[in-house]
Amino acid sequence: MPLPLHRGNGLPLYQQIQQRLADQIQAGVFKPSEPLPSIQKIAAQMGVSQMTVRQAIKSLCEIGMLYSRQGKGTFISGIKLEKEFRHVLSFSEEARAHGATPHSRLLSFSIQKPSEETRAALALADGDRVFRLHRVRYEDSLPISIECSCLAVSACPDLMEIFDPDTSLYERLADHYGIQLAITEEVIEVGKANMEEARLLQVPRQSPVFLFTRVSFREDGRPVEHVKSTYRGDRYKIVNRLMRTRRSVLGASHIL
Amino acid sequence: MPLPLHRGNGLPLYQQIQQRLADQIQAGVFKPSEPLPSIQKIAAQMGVSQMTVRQAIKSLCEIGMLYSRQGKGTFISGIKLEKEFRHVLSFSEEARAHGATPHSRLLSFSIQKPSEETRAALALADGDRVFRLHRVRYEDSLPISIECSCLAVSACPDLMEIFDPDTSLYERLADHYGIQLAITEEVIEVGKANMEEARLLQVPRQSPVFLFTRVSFREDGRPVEHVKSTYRGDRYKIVNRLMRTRRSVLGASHIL
DNA sequence: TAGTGGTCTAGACCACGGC
DNA sequence: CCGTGGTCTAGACCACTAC
Repeated sequence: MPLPLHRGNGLPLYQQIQQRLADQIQAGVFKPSEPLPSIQKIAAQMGVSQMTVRQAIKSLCEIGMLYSRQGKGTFISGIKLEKEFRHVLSFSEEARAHGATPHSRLLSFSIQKPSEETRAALALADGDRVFRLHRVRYEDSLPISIECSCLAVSACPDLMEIFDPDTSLYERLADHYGIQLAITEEVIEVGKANMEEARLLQVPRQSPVFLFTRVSFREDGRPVEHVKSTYRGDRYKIVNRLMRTRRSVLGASHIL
Repeated sequence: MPLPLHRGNGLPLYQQIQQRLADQIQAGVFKPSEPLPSIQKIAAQMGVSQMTVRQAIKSLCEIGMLYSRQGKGTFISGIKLEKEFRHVLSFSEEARAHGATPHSRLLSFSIQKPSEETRAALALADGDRVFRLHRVRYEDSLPISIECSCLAVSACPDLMEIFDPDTSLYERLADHYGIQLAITEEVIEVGKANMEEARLLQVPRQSPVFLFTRVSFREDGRPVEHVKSTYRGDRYKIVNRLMRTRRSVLGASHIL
């Protein structure tokens, strides 16, 4: 019987319960495929309401640590949790997430007329201009990718003054403009490195590469950034976790 | 003021509310960045409890259709919902999802000693044997990928008798063995088509291709299938939606 | 029948934002 | 200050599973 729950201090009860259950599972108190004590028992034992325990358990189900079966119980999944889901991450965050030190070399930074693709992606009006930020990205002095970001000048007017090549662009957007990126849509294709890409990435010509096209949005759906990147294929791979889908909430008219 | 909610018939109230709100948003009753009526008002207007409305709204937030701000309200996101998240999908489901007809050509189907990689991925004991299913996958008679699936013989002993090359393998696993796949872990790399791959996929040699390595699990974490696939790069691309991460529930000892 | 998870109620209080 | 969403309670009933 471990520590009591703290009521009224910062952390909500359900998050404390969630953390405690996660700790116990990772410590091996419960084994995979074994049932957790029932919600009623956990609630009684911890002195909280059943709804509060449910909230904790639901979160742990969503990340695949538990699964519930009506009428049977809640069970421990044996899924290894080292592999996380992919999220919206800046290059800097992603590098640090696997223990490397990120930095970047600026190739160019200018204000331009957007390409038609960028204009459409950022929903720009005729005549709107964009910042175009062209960089090579490194992890521990190893070149990993070439990135070309476009952002509307109107969204971050003095970006050229405040931009620091060694700070995450996303941090600057949050700090100075209150722009929080919530969702990224990406398309991933494969290609071959052309001469310039091969030189910048220090790989042979024609080497296979990943081609990313990403558009990032604020919570309300306004597009912020349109990025096209080339990642070297010999030093970069994508790790993903996918879960079985729930039924879509979209109407039939949206199914082509 | 539309239809009333149906109490006590199949669908839970919160799902009916969720569907109704989704319909209204897609019909343009509410515009992006506009606030939804407050939870209290929706609850009063629909004659249900606040918790029930919250449950509906929470689901819509999770798919990016709404977002909530404490103290301010709940707002409509302008994110286009045609682009869905990626899930665990069979090749057949994926093909049908974008309107193509899937089928496959069997190259070989045998019982073998697993490779060391497969043995580790499926947590097999020494001496365990696997089914090895080698196929070319087509969408509308266009070859898309070469797939090599391995499944433990002990998990689906008479697979060779019941397998039908034109039915989804996943459906058979569910039908005959009650095996439901819940989670897939995948690693995506790039490569160049070798001679045999180029021939089977009808692309030039050295063409860039996607290399997928996937392991699929049941809910309880038991591995079921280990797959290595080669997808042609000129006819296949990956579309993804990523969301900003919530804080991890893992302890510090798991951060490398 | 007993025990489980799933849904739902009618409140309560808190934290936060804007006025 | 008020209105908002976020958390929490102490129950209730239902649906499902197992015995």
